[in-house]
Amino acid sequence: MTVKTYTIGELAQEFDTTTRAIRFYEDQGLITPMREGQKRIYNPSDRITIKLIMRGKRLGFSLAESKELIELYNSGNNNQEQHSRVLEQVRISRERLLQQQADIEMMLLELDEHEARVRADIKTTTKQV
Amino acid sequence: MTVKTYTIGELAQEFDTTTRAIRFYEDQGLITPMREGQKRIYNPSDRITIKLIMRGKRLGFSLAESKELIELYNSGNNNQEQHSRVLEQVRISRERLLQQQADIEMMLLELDEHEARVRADIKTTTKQV
DNA sequence: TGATAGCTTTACGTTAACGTAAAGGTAATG
DNA sequence: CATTACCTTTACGTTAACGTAAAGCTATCA
Repeated sequence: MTVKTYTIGELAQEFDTTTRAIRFYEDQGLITPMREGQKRIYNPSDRITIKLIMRGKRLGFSLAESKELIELYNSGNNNQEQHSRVLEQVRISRERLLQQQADIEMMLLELDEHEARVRADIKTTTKQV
Repeated sequence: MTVKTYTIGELAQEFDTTTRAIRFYEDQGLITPMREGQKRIYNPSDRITIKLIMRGKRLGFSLAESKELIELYNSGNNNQEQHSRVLEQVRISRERLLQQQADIEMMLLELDEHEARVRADIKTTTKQV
């Protein structure tokens, strides 16, 4: 069985983005789709990469940062020095994510509190009427 | 006792940013410090706002989005329509944060897996030597 | 066969979030 | 009293991440 492929329009729709954006990611060296004539053909691996890009965007990662992470995963990591560089990268990424986790939990708590205040306020104002 | 105040330089240092950035936030209507002569004087409330801005940035919020959230918290929310608008805002913000939480957990898992692979690779390569 | 849909490249435009430089005010300090 | 350390305003510059034409190729469908 041959591998599933996608057109640029399909992927743009799936990830709720534009063909322009996807071509831009190619421009920036994040994906390198095959060609069928002059049309771009994307394989499942390209699709995953776009998925990672989108997830990165939701977390405020720049394209350059997402690119680094993607290359990290795709690296056949050879020698000793490569290894420690990769491990260091992993450490840094992890720390950032943990900080974000903490930030999110704070914000969620604050949202809860604020909602409670608003709901309490609703009660009193409706009682007044 | 009088309220604690801060200079722009102090706050820039505390939040590891620049005076230029802080003035820019004022420009965008996120803070409105007092003046002592022509110098800006920041109070604890201004400081909190900057803290919220920085946290927002870590989570990929634009200044406009942070501004909305900050105004949300500072709103004396009056009538019925205001209330439902606020509650809707809270709902949307919460959903976004929950999505981010999910994204982060996925990334953390992937980082764990990748680190494990790299460490396993180190073992085999060092054994070979 | 002509129109429609979807693809292509090229290229200039746009927005956010500051950076950077210039030119000047003010308060403390040696 | 001159230098140093901060502060001020004004204003042009910069980068990321696309948006938005414009102009053209290609397959399919009525």
